[in-house]
Order: sequence, then structure tokens, then C-alpha cells
Amino acid sequence: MTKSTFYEQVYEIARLIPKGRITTYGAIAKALGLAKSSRMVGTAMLHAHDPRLSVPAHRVVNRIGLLTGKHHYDTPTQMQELLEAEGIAIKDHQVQNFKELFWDPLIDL
DNA sequence: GTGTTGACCCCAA
DNA sequence: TTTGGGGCCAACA
Repeated sequence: MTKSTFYEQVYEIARLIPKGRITTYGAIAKALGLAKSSRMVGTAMLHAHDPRLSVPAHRVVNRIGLLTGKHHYDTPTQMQELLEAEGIAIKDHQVQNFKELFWDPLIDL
């Protein structure tokens, strides 16, 4: 944990996201003590495309539940498909019932 | 060692 | 109410 980079920390939190739930970049950043640097979380997710990391990046959205990162997937619809496969409804690239599906990493801690 | 970039967030007009 | 701009910090060239 001492030598792990900031990205590793983000991946760790992301892996804790329960199936069928989602969280936000800001929530993860805050959990790491960098509430003002939520951008780093998104950047970390960009590197999370590696399957070995087992990071459910599709469960991470911005604060309004918008699938901002879908454009970085193989196909623009893949992120939405993955979320819908877990029972999360998507409409206009936005997560429906976002408030209910939202999972705060701080709670798990 | 310096500068640019970025899957964001918050505040002020 | 909507829109615009600043900030923040780590990784990369």
C-alpha cells in the first residue's frame, strides 16, 4: 500500500463497488482524501481498461450520473450495455435512479 | 526540472 | 434558471 501509486488506490476503491451499484469520481477522490482532484480518478479509470486490473470502470460515473467515460470504451454503447447488464437503467447516457443506485465508498470504510 | 493534459467538481454572475 | 470560468493534483513527454 505504501508503494502503490494513486491509480492503484483508485482501482482498489473501484473494485469495492457492489454489483448493480455505481459511484462517482468525486466520491472516490474524497475517499482517498483528494476531493478536489476528482479528475485524477477519471484519468486513473482511463488506465483501468486493462482486464487484469478487474476494475469495473463502467460503474463509475460523474456526479450527475452521466456516462462521461463511455466515449473511451471500444464502442460508445459498451458502457451502457455493461450497466444495463447489471440491472442499471440508462437513459440519454444518464443513470436512472442514480440517487438510489449511488454507492458511497466512504460507507464501506 | 518544466510544461501540458485530463472518464471532474464547485462557485459566481 | 443556465452558462462560464477557475482550481486541483498526479502521471507523462
